[in-house]
Amino acid sequence: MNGEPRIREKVWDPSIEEKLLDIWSRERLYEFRLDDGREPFIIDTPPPYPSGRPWHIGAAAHYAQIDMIARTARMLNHNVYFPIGIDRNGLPVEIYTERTRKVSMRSIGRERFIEMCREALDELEREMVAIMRRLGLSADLANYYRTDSEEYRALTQATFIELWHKGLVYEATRPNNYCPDCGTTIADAEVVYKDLQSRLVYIRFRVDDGYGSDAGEMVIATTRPELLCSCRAVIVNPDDARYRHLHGKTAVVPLYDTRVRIVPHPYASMEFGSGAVMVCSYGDHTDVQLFRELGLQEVIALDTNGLMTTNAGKYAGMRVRDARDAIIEDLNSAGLVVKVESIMHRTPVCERSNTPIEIIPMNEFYVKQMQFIDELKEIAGSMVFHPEMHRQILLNWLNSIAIDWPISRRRFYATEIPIWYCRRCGRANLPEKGRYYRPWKDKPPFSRCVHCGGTEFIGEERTFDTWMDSSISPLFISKYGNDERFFSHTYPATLRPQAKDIVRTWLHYTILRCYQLTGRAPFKHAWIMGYGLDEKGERMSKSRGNVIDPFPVIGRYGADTFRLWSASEVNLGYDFRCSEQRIAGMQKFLTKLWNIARFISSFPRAEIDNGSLQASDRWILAELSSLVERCMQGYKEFNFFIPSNAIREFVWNLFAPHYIEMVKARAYGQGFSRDEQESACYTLYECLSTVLLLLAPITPFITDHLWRELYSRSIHLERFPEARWSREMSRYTSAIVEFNSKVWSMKKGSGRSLKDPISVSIPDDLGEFSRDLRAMHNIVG
RNA sequence: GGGUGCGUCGUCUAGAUGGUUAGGAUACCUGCCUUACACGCAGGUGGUCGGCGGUUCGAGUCCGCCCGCACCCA
Repeated sequence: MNGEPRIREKVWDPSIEEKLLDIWSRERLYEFRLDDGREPFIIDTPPPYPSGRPWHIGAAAHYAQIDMIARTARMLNHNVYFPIGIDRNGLPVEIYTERTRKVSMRSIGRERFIEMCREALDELEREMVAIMRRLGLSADLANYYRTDSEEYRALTQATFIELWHKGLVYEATRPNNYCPDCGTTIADAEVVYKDLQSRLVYIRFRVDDGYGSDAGEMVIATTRPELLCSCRAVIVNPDDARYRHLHGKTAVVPLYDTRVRIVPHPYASMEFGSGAVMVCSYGDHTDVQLFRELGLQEVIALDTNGLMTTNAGKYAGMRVRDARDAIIEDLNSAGLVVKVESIMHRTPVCERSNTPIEIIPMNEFYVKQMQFIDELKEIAGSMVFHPEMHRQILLNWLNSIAIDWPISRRRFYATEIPIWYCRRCGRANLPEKGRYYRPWKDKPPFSRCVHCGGTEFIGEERTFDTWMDSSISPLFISKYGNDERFFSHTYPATLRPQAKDIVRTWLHYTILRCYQLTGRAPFKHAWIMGYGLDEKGERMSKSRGNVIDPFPVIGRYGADTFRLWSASEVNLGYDFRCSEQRIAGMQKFLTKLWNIARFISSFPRAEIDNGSLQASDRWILAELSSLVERCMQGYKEFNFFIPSNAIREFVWNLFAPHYIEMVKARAYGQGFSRDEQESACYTLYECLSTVLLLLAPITPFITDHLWRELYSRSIHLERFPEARWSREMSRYTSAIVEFNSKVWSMKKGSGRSLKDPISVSIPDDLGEFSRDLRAMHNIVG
């Protein structure tokens, strides 16, 4: 009764994937309909940022996994909304454009620069969208959104206007992180720390007793000698016996002759340098705090171009590094340098441009966040984290937030701050929310100042921090403020998938903003993935030359291979290594599965009465039920590592070598009754179908292709299988595996072929399986 | 310097409540075409479970200290 297999080719051919992509878009398989009766599942997909090429292979793995989340939810019978966008605002593309087009933003002109950024983004975006499509993302790729569209920016502005009217925005001048390279203030969340080689200079300060009499000298160690002009105090540790006699005395700043107090303060570490520290405006955040605490008058040493101001005297106009060299030389020739040590110094740098940041007082807009920390902690505590351990990253950040969020930026390719200032009274006028405004070039949409009735206005030139845009993605996708009905069904989102490194930015800011606007958390689950490293476990970077381009890799091995690799190699939340060799190795499993399906497809499907199942059949079905159960544990946590490895284990180590070999003769009908044969065929199909369903979220191409061959419809319309077989027969598993292995070893040991006859006795407890085992091993006697 | 998390064969990892020779995959080596598959089959080499102490009859699993990696904060 067996015939030719319905599947002919001997290997899985990834070019079939391209055909399936067309079929899927023609059949609109993944369309989201608001009222479909089932429980909605909303994914707040991260809009990826096109900031260079190639796109990171770890990011491709990340999006493949996000798609597995969507497919899992569909197979759990949810109504899945899986939008996708591209993040196109802010510093990264500006820096990319300046570098690749060799232009400077401020000299080329705002309009022209914006145009160039847009072109760069369009180019980079094309590749990302192509990869996402090729990976088989079941998202709404035909209607992807862009965060720099008028619609999106209008929403960013509308939410700002809302916060303004709620009193959650204010303007203030205070010392801020300033990137001289980018020419803008940045938030703490955008600062990273790098160990950089730097010079610790030991400088001699004269000391007087406070009444003008000389009281000797002291040595102060600093990495920032160029800030000497802004030194306003010297601190020493209160317990430091070396300096106890100097408390309350006056130090004289060399070169500038400024007289400053010597203050005992615990911030001075006795071990670092000389134990005496100068307090300048501003070397670091500690200085900011000490100026406030000690009531010191700040001296601006640096301007917004990163150049020394006139307060620095003869060093005015010099760059920080040059001023540092010059001042060390001058101090040296005056005999004021005791020594210079080379140390590794943890230096704050701008995460986008890698430039050391300066702390400069600037006037900026702030969104209040300090007063919400407790509520944010509560939300962080009640949200479900996958994996649980990453909740701590957010809590650590919430515990370390020290200031409100500075949101204004002095950049061009970003959403404009929608404010016009009255020429007469100087006060801010905000437009109605709902439209997209560009105050730097547009006329104000009102004619009179609400404060004084003035009729002339100046547009605000600053833009928003990019995170002001991306932090409202859950509001944008749910049509907040635009479609009340849609919003009520799609907010809050079910799940936010994202990478570990943007917890303190994207995750934190989203929760903050959405909470301020809606009073609710923006999603129920936070799913956090680690980063992709190279095959040695190092971070990929162009300078190291270890970047892997995902596009050719996916082209060579196919999307399913890549996805299966991602699922079975990436443990949720942990960093993972990307090795092309290991990706290539995954293809073998797909071919294995393909050939199992090919073999099974040569038999007719049989409908049988459960009572007539043979022992071997009931045994593998018991194992199949365990498999379903294990897979579902993984799927319920959106951890694909668990099902992908469990399925591989079952298929390759149990089902193929043991079960298929045990029932081959029976399935062929050689020496068995028709009922016994049908029982085998039924079971083969049952196992294959179950495995295909379990694998469908991970490898949607091969499973759909096979399902269509077998059942003439898409597997992506199906639900997960249930563990419906008795687990009782599992008690034979180890005995079966051991016995088969023993027979194979015996044949191999005696130089016989596996098909040769052998005389061996079957253990008593495997008596139920003896006819299948005798046929399998050609056991005689 | 402080905090948090992590640390099992080259690589990815399984190992509730401490208990026989630490399990699997991949890579590697050897042999083999067995009526689905050589992208296959069978067999094998490989781990002092980061280190050192401690608790215990017994620790990868509990405790302490240390080391390394990552992140966060000084």
